[in-house]
Amino acid sequence: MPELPEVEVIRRGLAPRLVGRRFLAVRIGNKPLRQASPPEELARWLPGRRVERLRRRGKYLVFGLEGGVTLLIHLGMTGRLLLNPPLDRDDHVHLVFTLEEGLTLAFQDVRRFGQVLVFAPGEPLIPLGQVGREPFSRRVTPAWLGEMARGRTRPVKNFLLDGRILAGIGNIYACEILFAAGLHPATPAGALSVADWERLLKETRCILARAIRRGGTTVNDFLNSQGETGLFQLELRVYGRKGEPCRRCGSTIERLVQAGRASFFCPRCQPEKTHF
DNA sequence: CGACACACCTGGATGC
DNA sequence: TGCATCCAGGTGTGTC
Repeated sequence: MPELPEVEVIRRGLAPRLVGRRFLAVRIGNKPLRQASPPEELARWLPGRRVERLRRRGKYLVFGLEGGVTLLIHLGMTGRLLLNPPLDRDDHVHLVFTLEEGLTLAFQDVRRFGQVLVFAPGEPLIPLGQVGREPFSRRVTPAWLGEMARGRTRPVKNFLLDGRILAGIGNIYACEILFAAGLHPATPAGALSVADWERLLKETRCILARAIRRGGTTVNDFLNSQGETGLFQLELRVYGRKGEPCRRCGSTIERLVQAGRASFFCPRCQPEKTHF
């Protein structure tokens, strides 16, 4: 579900409510998440600590707590962070954080692919070690992307999905970015020209920024911290549109599978590069 | 290096 | 209506 824009939308919804407030308690369900700190660790490090800042790294939310404690949350495919949700019998709620002033933060995750990890002061934030550069960082340039891709035969789609290079791009936005840049998803990354990388980077930033402004993409599950859907699904050009007409040229959108993930593309707007 | 299978889970859509 | 099958926004491991 949540890619960079969705996580950023959640961050922006949570930050004004959480920053400056203390965690009071954590209630933990009995079903395990894919990766989570043991209940006693959460109970040891969270209660009584003020949230000093809330940032995002790739698809991770990073809660900087008083005293150098860090809480990392990854939403996996179906994770949600909901503020003061109607709390009665809500299914699939695995953690409920209580904060000052009656504030409640619920972690809900149907498939339980999410991660909730607490780190003591000074402890390395292991999951973040693998996270690549932020797409909006000045350190990301067309030249750097070309350098990272030099000699690579892997498809540009897989390159975009590789979170160790660029952080936060998932399957939906990878498809949309390639369409916007006019690149066939199977193009070998090493075959892109400098002009291609310039276009790709420009479209990456443009699409991610627009998706954030639209409140993210709700295909199925995504809800922001207030429980609202996004709107960017109205602007999808190729994702999920197999068999439908391209909005730009009318050709039929096609689907192929790469690295086990569906890629959607327009065969005319994104012609396969046969030689370079 | 990279393709690929498989794993972790549940639920919705589709087909018979 | 029931049941089987496929598919899904993410990440990680292991094999070849």
